[in-house]
Amino acid sequence: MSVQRRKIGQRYSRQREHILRIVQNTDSHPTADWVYEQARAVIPNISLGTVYRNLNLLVEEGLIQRVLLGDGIVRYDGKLGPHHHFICTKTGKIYDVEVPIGDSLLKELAAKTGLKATSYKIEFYGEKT
Amino acid sequence: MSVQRRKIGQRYSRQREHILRIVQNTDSHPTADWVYEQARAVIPNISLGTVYRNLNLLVEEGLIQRVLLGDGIVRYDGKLGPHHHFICTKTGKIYDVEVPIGDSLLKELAAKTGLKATSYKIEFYGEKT
DNA sequence: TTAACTGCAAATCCTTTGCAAATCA
DNA sequence: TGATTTGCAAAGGATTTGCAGTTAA
Repeated sequence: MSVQRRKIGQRYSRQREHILRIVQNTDSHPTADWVYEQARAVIPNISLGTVYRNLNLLVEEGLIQRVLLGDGIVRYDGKLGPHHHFICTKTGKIYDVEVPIGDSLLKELAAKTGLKATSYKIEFYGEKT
Repeated sequence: MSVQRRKIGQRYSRQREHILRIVQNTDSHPTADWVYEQARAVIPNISLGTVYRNLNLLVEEGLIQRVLLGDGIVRYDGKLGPHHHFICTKTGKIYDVEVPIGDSLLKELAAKTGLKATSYKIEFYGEKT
């Protein structure tokens, strides 16, 4: 991660740096294992444990997001900030929906159920054309 | 499961019957392990493997639903048909949102992104009052 | 120098599976 | 009877953890 964002007591390791870059430079919503394979291309003897440790660390710091969709597979996303996902039912590919969906949804929920939500996540399913 | 819904070649075992009842008679969105503990109260020597096998079978038959929310824990839901979930940020409890949310959401998505979704799932987060 | 970090391997957690015995129809 | 289902225990896959050695600051 960039030096200025580092937490106190945290070091700047080559491994962590590459793992962050890998997640930031793809929009494929990779799994830990995919990140591991990519990292090995640069640091051949990096271990899977290190990849997991760093992915967790980067999530805790808020530099990447952990994404869990309907298939139960843990993925990581370099896109920060709240956003939704569109899953292509043909290819399985996941697309970020970064355009905000109006807050009318929260009003609709409150009106129909009385539940007062403050945030929400949506998974859209369809065929990407 | 009820006899008339049974698939050909499928039997009506005491274990499956109880597992279905347990999931249908709670709105707590139980995990496999919780179902196992409940089932043991009635059938003390039931095995966890049997619980998993039957939960999977009941999902395949469409008699219950598998639910995966943001925490990655696999849960089961006796409520059928498409519905959304509200997760209380204070208690962690999951509530079904069975009231349909309008399809304007799909139109909004298409208008803003060009993506044509045919369905969607929403997780609402907030404090249940 | 020394606390943070690594690679490795073992451990853990959740779920699935193989098999012989039991059971439902 | 005979195919399905079970309990048990072992296997699997994903992730975490303990530890001794390495490294960044």
